[in-house]
Amino acid sequence: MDYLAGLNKEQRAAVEQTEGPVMIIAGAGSGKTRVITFRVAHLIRKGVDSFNILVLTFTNKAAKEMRERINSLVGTEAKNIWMGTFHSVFAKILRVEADKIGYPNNFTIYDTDDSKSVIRAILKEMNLDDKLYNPNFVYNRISAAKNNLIGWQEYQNNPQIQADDFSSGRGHLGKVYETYAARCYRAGAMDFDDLLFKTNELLKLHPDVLNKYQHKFKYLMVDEYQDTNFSQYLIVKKLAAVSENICVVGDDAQSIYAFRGANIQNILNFEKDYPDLKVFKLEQNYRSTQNIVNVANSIIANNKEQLKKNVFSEKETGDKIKVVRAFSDNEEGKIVAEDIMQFRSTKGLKWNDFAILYRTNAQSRSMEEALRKLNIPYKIYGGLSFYQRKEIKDLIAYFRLTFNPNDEEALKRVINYPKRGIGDTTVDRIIVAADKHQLTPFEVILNAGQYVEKAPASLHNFATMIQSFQVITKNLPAYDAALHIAQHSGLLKDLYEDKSVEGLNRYENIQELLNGIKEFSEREDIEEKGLDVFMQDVALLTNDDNDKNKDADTVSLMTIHSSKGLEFPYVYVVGLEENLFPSQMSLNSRSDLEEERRLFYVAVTRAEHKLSISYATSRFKFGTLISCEPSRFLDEIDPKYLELDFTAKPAPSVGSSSYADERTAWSRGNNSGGDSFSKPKPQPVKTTQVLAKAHVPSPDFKPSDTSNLQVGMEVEHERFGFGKVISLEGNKPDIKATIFFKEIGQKQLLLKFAKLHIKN
DNA sequence: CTTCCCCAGTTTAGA
DNA sequence: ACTGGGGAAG
Repeated sequence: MDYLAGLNKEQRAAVEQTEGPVMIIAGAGSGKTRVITFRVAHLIRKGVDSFNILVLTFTNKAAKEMRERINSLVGTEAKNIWMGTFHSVFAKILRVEADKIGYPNNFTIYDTDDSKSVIRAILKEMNLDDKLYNPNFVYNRISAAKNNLIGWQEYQNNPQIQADDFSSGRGHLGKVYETYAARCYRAGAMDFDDLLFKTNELLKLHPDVLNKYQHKFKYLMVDEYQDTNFSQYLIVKKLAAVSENICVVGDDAQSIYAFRGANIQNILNFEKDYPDLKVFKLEQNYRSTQNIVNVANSIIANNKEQLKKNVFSEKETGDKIKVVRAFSDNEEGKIVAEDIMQFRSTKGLKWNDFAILYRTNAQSRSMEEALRKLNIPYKIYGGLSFYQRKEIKDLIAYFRLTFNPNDEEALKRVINYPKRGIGDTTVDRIIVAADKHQLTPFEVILNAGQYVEKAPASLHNFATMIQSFQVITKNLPAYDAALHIAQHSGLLKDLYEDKSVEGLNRYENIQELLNGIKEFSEREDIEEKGLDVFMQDVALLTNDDNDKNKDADTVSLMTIHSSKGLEFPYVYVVGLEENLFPSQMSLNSRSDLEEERRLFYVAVTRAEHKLSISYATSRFKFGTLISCEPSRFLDEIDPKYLELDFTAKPAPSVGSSSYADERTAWSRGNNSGGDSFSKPKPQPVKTTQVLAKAHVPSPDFKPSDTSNLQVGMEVEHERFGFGKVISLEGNKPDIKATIFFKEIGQKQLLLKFAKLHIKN
């Protein structure tokens, strides 16, 4: 068993404890993934049939990574393991068993947009005020109910819930929930929460099915167990009830998803479910320097609710953690960008070695701008995924409708796109008629003349078109069918005719989707290659399933949430300000604030080598400038690990006469000294530096290509104004120009960074 | 039925 | 600042 030699004592013990209930508390950077993958490999080497192993994760990415790593340990046996996200695994099971709970096996999966659209329609029909019944709110309420296995009947019969709803003036929520469930059912659709909710229903109502899977999955492992909700918890518990070979892995200190239903008690109380539980704690951090680990520990120590553990590092002490104050969000970006620039060149690093982490997506803007100014390549993670783009959803909606004509959301999406003269009123009439005659909307459309007055002829054409697609998909392989639909629906043409930049982009995206389908139909590990097979889990695919240049050398920008599980040598955590981090929304309860603190813990523990934290004393929010105070979290860190950098000066701005004015305008608090962040120390103003008077660039200013810049040329710089090239020196990418600017005098600029407009 | 403009909302995010 | 939805006008 020498392949286990690379593990430390605790890791190894956790790997070798293959039988019975096991909980692994894995501190940040403690080699968690390694332990899971080795444990699975160990099971297989011990002779456990790989078909009997189930590994559940939260993201496709985690599942994919693990499968690859297990593959490299045990080879092709890894293919037989059931490994995937909760949603994909149970969707797969439901595809087999759906008929037992009254759903078609080719049920559609509604994504969040679909669900909200259904809710919006219901609220409108019921004439409910969409301020009080905000669709987002209603969606979350229903989602929370499902995650706690409260069906609409229980919802309506639960006195506590009813009292809550009535007292907030939302007495109709139960009815909305009921209608929503009925609407999804009629459409043959399950939303994301249903994939778990209905699995619970299936296992509860059909003991034979439960029994089948209990015996199939003799060994269960759950990654990120602290993120499970009640629904997931119960599925796992039921499946494990016979074998009791259940191993959960997690870190309560990294539980940051309560807002989407995760229940941290699942991990805190795991012991109560399994009295003979074996607990392993992985406490040695292999990722970060001691200073970073110590800072992280001093942050998390402020939380009351946690499992005891002592995370430590045996790596070098490392630099102290730099805390930087900036005077604006833009300056914060500039400081970070310049820091990255400098470290990269002095230490010979790659852009890949750096990450900028923030609390909210909106903060990416100032970072982006600063990086762009220095020509630093970057990539923003998160945001809209490929499959959420409108054009992609449109084409997929055609596919959905083809396979499930009852899919109402798909129908509404494409019935008049591209435009074919079927407007809202017609659609409304169809829905009304469908309700009245107990038919699905598509059935109404098929016989429109019979049910709908003033039915446009185009309805008939539309129905015929969808029916022709149904024939096509039966006879053609996935790619050919998809292409046919894209063309004959008119969608491809519609996008092709839009010659705007965005239009071009949309067209390319469709091509990309089609290429993806082509790749799918050429894969050798899949036998059935129809479009219907491709469609089965397309709703469960995400961003990184479709990322081609992930190996590019770029600085990474992402929210702290999406950084979980990742690591970078140099990490910048920005925006440590009250009401931003911790978020204003989290200030009402201790548990929310503690989650926010865990989030900070996650951010800090991403760093391997060097960590910088920053905050700004003012920033733009919703288009207006607001002033900010340093985050309370900064005060919670033991200052002996910190190195404060308050040298940043307010950026010069038009109309301000002195620093003194700006200080009072930009920064709050007095200057009485001390180390408190809310009272920045006064900084002597450096008088040696000549400050450029702000230059207002010409209205049509845009940087020129400077590769052919010659001595004597007249140029304009965005900030330095007009000037003349005095001399050029250096070789290709590093050409340095000396330019005399009228307003501020001589300056040396690197052409690859400077933005110059050459005057004719 | 289509188009255009105004208004409201705006933490984080996975499937 | 930005987006998406809804309502009013064409």
